[in-house]
Order: sequence, then structure tokens, then C-alpha cells
Amino acid sequence: MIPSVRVRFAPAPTGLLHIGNARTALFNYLYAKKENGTLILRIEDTDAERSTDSSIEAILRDLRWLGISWEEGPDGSGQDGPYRQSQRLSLYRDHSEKLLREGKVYKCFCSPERLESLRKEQLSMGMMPKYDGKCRSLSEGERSKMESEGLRPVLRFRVGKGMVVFEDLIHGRMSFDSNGISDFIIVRSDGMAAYNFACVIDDHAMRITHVIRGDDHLSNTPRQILLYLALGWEHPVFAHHPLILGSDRSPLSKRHGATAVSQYREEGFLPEALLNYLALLGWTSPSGEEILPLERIIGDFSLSTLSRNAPIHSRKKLEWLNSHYIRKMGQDRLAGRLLPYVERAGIPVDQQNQEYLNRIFVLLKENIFLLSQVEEYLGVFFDPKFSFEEEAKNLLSSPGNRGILETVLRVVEDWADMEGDPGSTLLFRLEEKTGLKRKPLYALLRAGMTGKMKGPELAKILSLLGKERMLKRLKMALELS
RNA sequence: GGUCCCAUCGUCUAGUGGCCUAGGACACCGGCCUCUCACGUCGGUAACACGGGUUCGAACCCCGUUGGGACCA
Repeated sequence: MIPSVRVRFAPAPTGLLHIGNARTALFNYLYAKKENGTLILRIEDTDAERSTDSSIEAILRDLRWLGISWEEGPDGSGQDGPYRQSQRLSLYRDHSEKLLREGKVYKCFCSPERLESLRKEQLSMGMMPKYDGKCRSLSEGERSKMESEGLRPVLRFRVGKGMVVFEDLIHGRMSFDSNGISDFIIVRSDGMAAYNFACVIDDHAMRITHVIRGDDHLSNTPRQILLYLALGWEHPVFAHHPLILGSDRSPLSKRHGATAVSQYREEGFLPEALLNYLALLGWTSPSGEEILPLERIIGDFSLSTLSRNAPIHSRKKLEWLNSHYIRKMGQDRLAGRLLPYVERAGIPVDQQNQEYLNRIFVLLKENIFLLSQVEEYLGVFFDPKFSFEEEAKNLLSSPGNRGILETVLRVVEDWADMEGDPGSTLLFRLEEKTGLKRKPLYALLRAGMTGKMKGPELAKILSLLGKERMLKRLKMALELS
């Protein structure tokens, strides 16, 4: 019987969830769902200096927000825990001691200074920097002497000769000559397991069948395979996907703009848009469609069709997807997402203006590609936020417009019928009374009534504003000239 | 320095020897729609990094060069 698929996402809790890591998490999630497998979340917090509990919280929160769920993880569930490496230290010690007894690893007392000068020397001679194996064959006497001097050794893995070959699900057959791999450290002098070691122990203990991760780990893989071999274990299947790059083809970082999932959330991106976008970075549905709900992505997903090229992050494409999802979103959900931005702007959200806000949202959703953009339009609908833009001021105060505005004011004052679709009929009436062509009239009205030169359909805005607001603004407009 | 990965429009990609005078999407430019912006719609600009092979035939296979990236400390 083929064991069921078990994959894992293993972030280091040293900061916010980066969209690159989110994409790795997504690929793991998609593969697990596709194969009816299990996704395990493991926290790699062996770097006690930089790891924080608040980062763990933030990462879990952001994954949940994206809609990426896991079956086993630090938040409770799962038989193979604990799921934080800092709580698995004894496990690493047991295995390193076993390897030491078997002579597969050895104690190395070389100082960082010696290692550094060795490296420099090798580089200057045009050789590749590689540990020279000085401590490989220390006698028992030499070892105890140095230990009695208080020197804390690291544990190095004894790398033998030969080729390491494995099949990568994305790259195909990979082969490395172990000649190019120096005796690497599996336990640091402070007793802490090094990355490659802890990773292998945990992946095995958690019965991981497929390791899907960034290709920055590709050259770590032969080292890990050597460890699996030494421990007498079968290694999982590997799949290394390329990392997201910035516009200059360097790894995506802060200087390219927002990198954290939470930043995108705050700016007003929708989780389904971000997820869809991340999936599209390096992957195409066989159907060629790009706008795909999560269920479709799961159905169509496969690792072997992932691109081997490193994709460049395109905010424009993300925005395009976001505007699409905003338009497609149901009224209630949209309101739920938009309300926080309204409240943040200081507009009270209560029973009284609920209906008003809902109608505003219907109008605005065609015009924004970020939820946060509602803030820009709040001034159109709420007097405390109302003001005239520079361009609007110029138009309103230009010669000849005062008379027109006075006419408009009179018409609106006499306007009694606010039933049905009052905006259109009012505009119709104003065209008659002013005798102006539609273009200049609408421009002037838009400037006077909304303070802006652009925005949603004017008739609908006027219907929403109502008589009192219109009058108030027209009077303000008249004061400009 | 060594090892490894990667190379199609500005960007994401389709393409696995003839269907390619290279397709789609985002972006950009222009038309239409229209009070404006956005949407929608129609159209346009734009790519097989380079050099050698293999082959009747190469974006696709092989080698090299160049460029980018990762790891090793």
C-alpha cells in the first residue's frame, strides 16, 4: 500500500509571513489537497535569538487569512508533535549521539578563526573552500585533552566518496558529486542541531513523503540525503520550486515594496486574489484560464508543471486580479470587508447609515482595485470628509460658471421629486434649464457636487447624495467664485 | 573559487522536432462605449540571450559562451 501523502510547511518564526513563503505554503497545501494528503505545519525555531512567539502567531494568522489550512501543527492537532523544533531538542541529541557512536560523525575542535583563515588561504590559492578534515582522525588522547581545556566541539558529518543522485519532481534527475561537499556541521558547539540535521530528523519523524520547498534548498538536499543514508532511512521525494524575484531579478525584499502577506491584507487585497496570483506565479492551468477559484486550482494543480524559471513579482497583475475579485464579490461580504476602512476614516457605522453605505459600496466597487481605496471617495458622500480638489476649484471659479451654478442651485431648491431615479431626472431637468451641453454641464456638476473630476456615474451619485447635501455643496461652490 | 539551478514579448507564461510568418494574460498605446475615471469591447507595439553542432527540418535535442540566481563560510 502506498503511504498517503504527507507534506509540510516549515517556516522560521523570525518575522512576518513573506509572500514567497506563502507561495511555498500554498504549493504544499495544493499538493496535499490534490492527493488527499496531510499538510503539517512545523515551526523551525532553533534560532532562539531571532525566533519569537509573536511571529508564530502572525504566521498562523496570515496562513488562515489566506485560506491555507493544515491538519497538524503547533496549534494542537497531530500525533507526531511537538511541532516546534525548540521542543524537539532531545530527539536531535539522541540521533547525533547514535551517529557519533557509529563513527559517522566526529567532534571537531577547530576554532572559527582557524576555519576563516583556512577558507581565505584556499580561496587565494584558487581552491574551493572546504573543511580540510583536520579533526577527522583525532586520537582519543587529543580529544580528551582539548575537551579538558574546555573547548566545545561541533559535530561534523563524515562525507564519503561517491555521487548523490535523486529525482526532483520539478527539476528531474539531479546529481551531485560528494567530492564537492565538505564535512558539514550537524550540531553546533552550543549543542544546537544545525538546519540540515534537524530538518532530516523531523521530516522522518513526521513521516513526510514529499518535501516541497524553495530551490534555495536544492544544494542542501545532497547533504540531507547523505544523512538519511547514514541514519538508515529512506528519503522523501523532493520538489524544489524557484523563488520569487523583484523587478531587478534580485530576491524579493523590502526595497521592492511590500513583501509581507499582512501588508497586502492591510492595503486591501483580498485573500482569494493573493492566492490566485501566487498560484499563477510559475504555474498555469491546463485550461489556460487565469482567474481560478481555489477549488479549480486544486483540481488542476500538479508539481511537474511548475515552471523552473524564477518569476518576477508583478504588483500590477495582483491589482488586476484584486479588482476582479472585488467586482465579483457578494454585497454582504464586500460590505464586511469595506466597513473597517470606513470606520478607520472616522465615519460612524451604524443602523442609520447602513443602507446609505451599502448603496455607496455598490457604486464604488466598480471603481477600485484595492479595498482601501474607498477612503478616497468618502469625501464624496460624507460632509465631514468633503472638500474640493484643486482642479475642481479651478473649474468652479472660472469665469461664467457662477451664473450656471446659481441656476443649478435654484433648480435643486425647487426639486421635490426624490423618488425613483432622481439623479437622472434631475440631470435631465438641469440640461433643459441651463441650456448647456452635457459634457461641460456634467463636468461642472461633478466638480461642484463631489469635489472631484472623476468617479462613478454622476446620476447615481446624485441620487445617493439627496437634496440637502447637494444644496450645501452648491453653496460652498458658489463661495469659491 | 567550487558545486548546482535557470534562460520565449517589459512581466507571468503556452510551446516537449514539422500544427509557430511563436498563442494567451498583465502592463503599455490607440479606437469604440461614455459626463469623467474605472469596467467592457475591438485593435496595436512587443520575445525564442549568443555561438556552434545533430537533423530533410529546431524555440524545442547536444556542446560551449554570456547573463541571472542559490548553496558552500
